[in-house]
Amino acid sequence: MPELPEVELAARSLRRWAGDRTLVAVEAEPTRVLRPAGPAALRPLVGARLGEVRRIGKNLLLGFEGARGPVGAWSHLGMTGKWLRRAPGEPPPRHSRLRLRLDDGATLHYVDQRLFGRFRMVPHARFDEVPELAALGPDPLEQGIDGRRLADMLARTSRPVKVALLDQALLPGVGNIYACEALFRARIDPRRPARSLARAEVDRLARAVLASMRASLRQLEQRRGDVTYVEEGAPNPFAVYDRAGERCPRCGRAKIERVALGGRGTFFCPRCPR
DNA sequence: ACCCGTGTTCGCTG
DNA sequence: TCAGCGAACACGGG
Repeated sequence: MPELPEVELAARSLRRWAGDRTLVAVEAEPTRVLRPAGPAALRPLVGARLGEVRRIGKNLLLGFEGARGPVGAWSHLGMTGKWLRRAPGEPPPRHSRLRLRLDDGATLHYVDQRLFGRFRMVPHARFDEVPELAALGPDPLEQGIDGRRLADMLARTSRPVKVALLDQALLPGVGNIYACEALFRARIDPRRPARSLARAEVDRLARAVLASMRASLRQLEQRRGDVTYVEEGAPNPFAVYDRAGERCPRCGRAKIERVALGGRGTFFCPRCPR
């Protein structure tokens, strides 16, 4: 479910549901989501009030005010993670791995079928001391994209540009879907070595990344959902992702192809980039 | 039965 | 030494 636009929606939902609210209880299953600690590590959250919710790429940074000062929590949704709100008395969703009980009676569930997500305490809410977070590039939506920096980083690798784009040190929040969508928009063949891109192409790609993410955000807002197309059988909203064999929506002449790059399904029009 | 999957990390290799 | 690659993680759907 989650790349940057979906995680941004999750951040907004958490603010709306829990901003300024106090946690009256915290429960968690002993899953790998909590690694390397366990459920006991969540104790400092009990009685804490949620302040700021930040997002960097696909990472949610929750800032709490606890009895003994600031406490932070880092939430990453992995492949199938999501936050859901349940009113008092409602049954818990399937695969609920972590529950935050709020002082208004509602419960926030962290739901994660495949358990690739994470929820980790960050002492004193010092997020910049978490190595995985410090390694991220600047968030493209919040900070914009520095074309020169992106060009420099792409020039340093011979991997396919599609694979290079998934490196969260470049444009954090770009995942398999938006890498495909942005390259299609920019008319760049995803198989090309990253270092072969001309500067003008890098700039086109930067604009395309922002455009495809903003387009999805608008759609997600309108459905006022925390839901993407895979769940609930919603129609595929993307131009090329998961559309192998369909006619290209731009040129109308070639069919969308699927190849594996970096072990991931990659969808593109073989004709448009030329 | 087999393959695939919106993410990340780890270990091996050349 | 290190970029690059594939496997692994865990579960469900086609």
